[in-house]
Amino acid sequence: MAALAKALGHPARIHIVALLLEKQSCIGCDIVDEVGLAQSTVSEHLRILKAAGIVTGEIERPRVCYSLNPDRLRPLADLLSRMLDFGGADETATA
Amino acid sequence: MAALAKALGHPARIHIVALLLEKQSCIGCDIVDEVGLAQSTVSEHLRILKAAGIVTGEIERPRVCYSLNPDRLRPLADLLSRMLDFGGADETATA
DNA sequence: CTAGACTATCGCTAATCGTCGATTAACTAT
DNA sequence: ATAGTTAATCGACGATTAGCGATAGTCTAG
Repeated sequence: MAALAKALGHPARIHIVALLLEKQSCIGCDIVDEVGLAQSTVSEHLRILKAAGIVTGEIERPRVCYSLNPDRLRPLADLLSRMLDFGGADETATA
Repeated sequence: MAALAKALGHPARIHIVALLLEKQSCIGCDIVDEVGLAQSTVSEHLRILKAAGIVTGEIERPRVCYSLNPDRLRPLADLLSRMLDFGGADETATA
């Protein structure tokens, strides 16, 4: 659980996830271009996200096609929404 | 955004948040007892959570009464639920 | 005034993280 | 077989984090 949050706890990783969310389909090395860091650094971030189960990489030689794997972050999303509930806030948010 | 996730990216901090969620009302030094770390360490974790706006501390001399402040983590909760949507999963989860 | 309870802050150390360039690996095309 | 493209891995570096004990501050109780 903490591991999930930790994996998301870096601007570059949030950037990547947002990118994947926006493009819907998977992307290859364009991610490197987008985030503006060295290829090895991006690869490392991707590795961390994959290790946390947040993204998956499908190999399409010589590229790799990344996409989101939402299942894994259910527990975290759940905690978050319970926390939103806590405040008595109207949680129309989930839409 | 990443800062929020980062603040939650530690087991002790998740523990504290879960505790606050469970007890509903605020707690004092019981947190130290619960998480089983040194007082100074817990104080530091609390400081981090406060800095991220996730918890608030109300001073009740000589105690401090902590509670959750869900408002701040709306953006993160939002991203998470958008990611859950992504997979085409049925998001009856938020309940 | 003294002692007690609770929290915050200050060094300090060990461990982890983020970043990079360089290298290696795997496949495609010539 | 050679060159090109893309990803992953390695080794190194500085920066940040996590943990602790010790100390200081602020109130209450005696």
